[in-house]
This record gives sequence, structure tokens and C-alpha cells, in this order.
Amino acid sequence: MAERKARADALRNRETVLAAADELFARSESPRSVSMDEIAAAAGVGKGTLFRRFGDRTGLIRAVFEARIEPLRHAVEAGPAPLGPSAPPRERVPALLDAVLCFKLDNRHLSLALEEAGSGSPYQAAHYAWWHGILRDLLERMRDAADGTADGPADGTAAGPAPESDFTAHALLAATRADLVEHLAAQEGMDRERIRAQLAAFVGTVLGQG
Amino acid sequence: MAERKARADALRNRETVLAAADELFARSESPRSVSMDEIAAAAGVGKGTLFRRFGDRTGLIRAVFEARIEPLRHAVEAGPAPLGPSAPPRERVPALLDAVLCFKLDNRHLSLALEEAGSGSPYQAAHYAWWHGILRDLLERMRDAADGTADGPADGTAAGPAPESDFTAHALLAATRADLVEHLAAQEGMDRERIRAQLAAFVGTVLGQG
DNA sequence: CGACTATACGGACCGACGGTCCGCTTCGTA
DNA sequence: TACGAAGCGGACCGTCGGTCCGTATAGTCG
Repeated sequence: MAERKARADALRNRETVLAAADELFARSESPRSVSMDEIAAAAGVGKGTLFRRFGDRTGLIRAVFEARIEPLRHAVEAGPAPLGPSAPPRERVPALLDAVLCFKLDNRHLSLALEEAGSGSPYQAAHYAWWHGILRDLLERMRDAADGTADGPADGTAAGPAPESDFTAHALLAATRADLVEHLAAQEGMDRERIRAQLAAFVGTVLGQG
Repeated sequence: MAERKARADALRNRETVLAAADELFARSESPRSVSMDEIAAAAGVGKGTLFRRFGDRTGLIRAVFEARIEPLRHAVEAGPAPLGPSAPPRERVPALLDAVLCFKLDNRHLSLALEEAGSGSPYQAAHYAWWHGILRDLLERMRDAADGTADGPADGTAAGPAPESDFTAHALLAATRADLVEHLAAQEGMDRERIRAQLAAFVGTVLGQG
């Protein structure tokens, strides 16, 4: 089961490649314009090495992304309020969405690359399911808290996965999509704080009377 | 100025190609799997003809899309309520979003193809700006109506383009993105009416206390 | 310390795709 | 009927993601 310990040079190469790719995506106009050959050349390794370590282009992008988002992920899973699990939902949801937005603002091209990687849809990426799950649960808990025990269909305890929270979570995340963020920042020329304020206001409206 | 009249066979070919492309996109698993060669072959024309008529892949997809969406566009621009201009904003906004959603449900692969065409972002497509403009104006009118004349910054009449309505329009449209719709329908297995109901509820929440 | 093996490396190579080019055909007109 | 322009088709090209295999090296064992 335990993977045979990796060779030292392989590990070093892995890091080199991740750094080179990160750099290239950050510099590039569009993520599509960054080819695997370029990344290999920039990292000073052969193309075969890239595909051996990461499987395919999507795998490489995902790896770079994971490395970048790790701190945020940790803050959400085990950090303090308002991002961490200890925060009350009403306060945590806006904080999470703001964090997602800020991450995409700080890593525009990388986020763009990830969302258009794979078979075309960001909804297949594991990290999307993760965000969505957290958000959905929080919304669900808010809804439960809101209506004492009344309202819903006959079944008291949640047998179904509560369709409304599911969709709302998708819709809120859709408002932070990388290409939308890129459009607002680049085409409409909105600055960072303006975008954050707009998103916060929107989230407030949606949660207002959940 | 007037373009020299087009040749009859060229017109016929144009229609043949549009029909073939439409068909192929509808049948395909993913729009990426439909190549220009395939479309040319299916239409019984040479590849050169495709590029001559439509410029590039994006141009072709756009043309197919325009042909499909024309009726809806017309209904919005000159039709009766609730889609047409005569409908009051509070009623027209949900109707428009539902219409967009239904269109994407009925033309999933084509919509998908369009949104991932171009330089990667749907926000550069002309039709997006069109939808967004209509929506933003409606939201703006609702906001103006809501607060008598109070609230906002010093300037009475709208000098700036009202940032809040602009973002809200983007966010609402984001909830109808083709890949999200595809995900809900294909991965989560939601049926058409369920999706429509969810979107309607979400829109209701957002407009609820604009 | 030297030999041996699993692991990793690199870059030539491949098939597919979007897009171009140019000689040939066909339409529409005089 | 003859002629020029508009249109056509498919061979051709450059690029890209991905594969393959002969070579080099890290780590281990005697």
C-alpha cells in the first residue's frame, strides 16, 4: 500500500516544475497560451517528465492550484473564525465567499486555467465539490435554524439533500467564477475593493431573509 | 456600401453548414469533440468553405447560436409580456432568466460550445452584453422605483452606471451558465422543472427586497 | 567501494486539430 | 456563348497534448 519512497531528484524536479508553471501562468495573457513544452523548457526538464509526474495538462494545473490554495483550505478546515468551522453560518458564508473571491483575484490566470481545464467544466474538479459541500451545509443549517420546525414537506428530519440550499450554493459560487472576476477586473476596470463590496452586498441580499 | 449580392449556391451552403453543425453539436458528448473537419464532412462541403464563410470556429458556433436564439431575441425585443418590453420589471426579470435557462436546457451542447468558444470567456460574446444590459437596466429601474429619491450618494440622477445593478445582473446570469445547467442536469440528475423552480426561487430571493 | 536494479529523465516522435492556400469549378451576366 | 468574379475543396502547414524508449542516475546490497 505505502508508495515506495520517492527518489530525491524526482521530488526536486516536481517542485521546480510547479514553480515554473505557476510563474508562467501568472505571466501569461491567457492560460491557453501556456504550452506544456514551454513549462518543461522553463523548468529545465524534458516534456516526458511533466507527463510522468502529473499525468496530463489538467493534472499539472490541478497540482499547481492545490499548492497555492493549501493555506486557505487549511484555514477553512481548521482555522479560527470567521473562516474556520467555529464561526456561525450567518457570518461564515460571506467570509468564505469573500475568501474565494480574493483568492481568484490574487491568482487570476491560475484560477482561469483550472476552470477551463479538464473536460471543460469546473464542476468536475474535486475542489469545487468541496467548496459547494461546505456552503450547502451552512445554508442548510441556516435554513433549519430559521424555520423552527415548520414549513417543509411531511418528513421532519432531512431525508432528501434539501434542494434549495444545493442550488443556492451553486449560484453563490457562480458569482465568483474566475472568468467573471477576470471580466470585472479587466474589461470593466473595477478595482479589488469594489468587486469585494459588490459581492458582499449580493451575498447579503441572498442571505438576508433566507 | 451594399454588399454585392451573394451567390445562390453560397447561401444554400451556408444553411447546409449551419444545419449540419447544429445537428452535430446536439448529438455530441462534448462540444470539443466536434471538429471542423467533421462539420465540413457532415455538410458535404470542403473545409475551406467553412472558414471562408465563418472566419473561424468561434464564428461558426456564433452563427449557429444566433440562428437558434433569434426567436427568443425577437420575443424579448418586441414581443408581449412577460418577456417583451411592456412587462413591468418585477415580472420581466424572472421571465427573462427563466427563458435563458430554458434555452440552455433545450440547447445544452450548443450553449456549452458557445460559452467555451472565443478566447475562453463567455463575457466577450456580444449576446452576453445584450442580456446583461437589459437585465441591468431593469434592475436599475426597480431600484429607482423602490427608494423614492432617497438613499444613494449626492447626485440625484444617474451619472454613474449604478454599480450594484451591474453586478447583480452578472450574478443572476451566472446562475444560468451553461456548464452549471449541464452539471445540474447531467451530474446531479435534476429534471427540467426542478431546475426552473430552483432558479425561480433564487431569483425571487434576490429581487425580494431589492 | 563497486556492481546492480528500480526509477526517472529527455526529447524524438505521433496523431489530431484549427487554419491557410491556390488551382479548379460554377454562377450570373452581357 | 463567352467571360470574369465569386465560390469551392482538400492538400498542406504549424502547433499542441500526449507517448515511447534508449539512456542516465539514485539508492542499495554484498
